[in-house]
Amino acid sequence: MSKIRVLVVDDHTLFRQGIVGLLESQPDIEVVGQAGGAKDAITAAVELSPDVVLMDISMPGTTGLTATAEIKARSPKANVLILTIHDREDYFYQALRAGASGYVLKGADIRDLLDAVRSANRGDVYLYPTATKALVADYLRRAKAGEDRAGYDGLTDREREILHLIAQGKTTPEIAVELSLSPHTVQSHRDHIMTKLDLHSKAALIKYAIAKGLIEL
Amino acid sequence: MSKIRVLVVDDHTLFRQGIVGLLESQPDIEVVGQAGGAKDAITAAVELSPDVVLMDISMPGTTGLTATAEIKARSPKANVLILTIHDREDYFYQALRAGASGYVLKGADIRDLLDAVRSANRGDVYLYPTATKALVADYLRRAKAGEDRAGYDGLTDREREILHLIAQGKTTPEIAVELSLSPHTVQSHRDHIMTKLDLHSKAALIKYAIAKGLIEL
DNA sequence: GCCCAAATCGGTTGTTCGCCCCAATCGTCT
DNA sequence: AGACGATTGGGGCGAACAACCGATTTGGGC
Repeated sequence: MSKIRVLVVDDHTLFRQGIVGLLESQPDIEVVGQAGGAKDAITAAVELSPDVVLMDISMPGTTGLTATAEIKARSPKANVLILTIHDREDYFYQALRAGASGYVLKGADIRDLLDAVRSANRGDVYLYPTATKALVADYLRRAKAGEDRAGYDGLTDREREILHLIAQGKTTPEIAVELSLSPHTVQSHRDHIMTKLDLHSKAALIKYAIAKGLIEL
Repeated sequence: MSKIRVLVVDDHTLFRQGIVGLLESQPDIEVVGQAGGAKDAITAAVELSPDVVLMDISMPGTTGLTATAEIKARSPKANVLILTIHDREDYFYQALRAGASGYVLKGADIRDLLDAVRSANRGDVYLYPTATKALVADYLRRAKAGEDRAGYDGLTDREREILHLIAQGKTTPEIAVELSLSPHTVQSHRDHIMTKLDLHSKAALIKYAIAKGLIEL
């Protein structure tokens, strides 16, 4: 069983060396490189192809987030673990989007850090509790937003059909051709729809349709 | 420091008693009740007001998920931890939506279960690795869909401003009044917008604006 | 100084919208 | 049998839209 090859990136030399010492004391972990800046980190990651990159987020010049994105682009099999003092949601989300495999606070216990390194090596994602809560809350917020589907406020089948076509951007005569109807009939349906929904413009109809999930972007 | 009051719900008596034994052996955890069915679980949760409910997801009759939702509705301060053999994404998402504070597999280590119970008691969310990965993947999928923001395909500031107002459903003369411009000017901007975006109707403009996140529902 | 893009203002033409009016047919429910 | 809603069809009118034409002014870059 080969050791987990780790690259440690942090501009604070003392802190970095402390981390390296802690990691080296583990039988299953091997520190294969260190970097004190974002540029060094990228070249080191490409050359050494480590299993896990421990990345500080706040570094002078190029930030750890862009370095993370760069590393994931050039060396996708490297799992980047963000190690930071910032317990901030926006940083955390940025880290996820940059392709990070985890987010650990510097205030965390060493056991958590080791767990995170091993998780990252397995391809799993390690998140600290606040981040997990934020992510779940975000999911629930989005799930709730998507729940207000259905319930077309008393529209008939034909009216929903017409509304669907209107919302696609089709004009009244176009719809008339498509449904083999007189334009007057389509017009009539449209009038009914707008009366029922208390909407008074095509714009409002389209927004309504999108809000109800009738059409996609 | 008072102990963490736990209610254990599982229809498999032997397994349930095993879990109870393991929990009772912890100095900071106290099992205050057990239930072998969803109905019993709900009444027990209301009566005992435990800190944490360990809930099996697959039970005959009313499922653990509906029981979870019911408990969260009637006794919101109880943190429900789903304990199941099913490593299935859909169950996991359903559990989140039902208000669960965590999701632990029965195949997990006892240390993980204890961590989860303590996390739930703190109000944190505990997820097993697969679930975390799924949640992150879901977030990234949604984030990517929403990323096509900005990059308004070469629109000028003024044009974006006009587009924003159009997408709100305002008519050309209304916009002219609002910006103290001639209707002809607004018309001209609108023409430019439609030419640049290769869109040919108000409907298309609104859908474009929504897709780009310019306006909300 | 010249060029170009942006922003402003103006007009014309045909189409579509939004809102009224109306009526005939059909099915369901009472 | 009568009432009601859904669907279909029709006319008219003023406003807005969509597409084209033109123009001037302003500001920045080469």
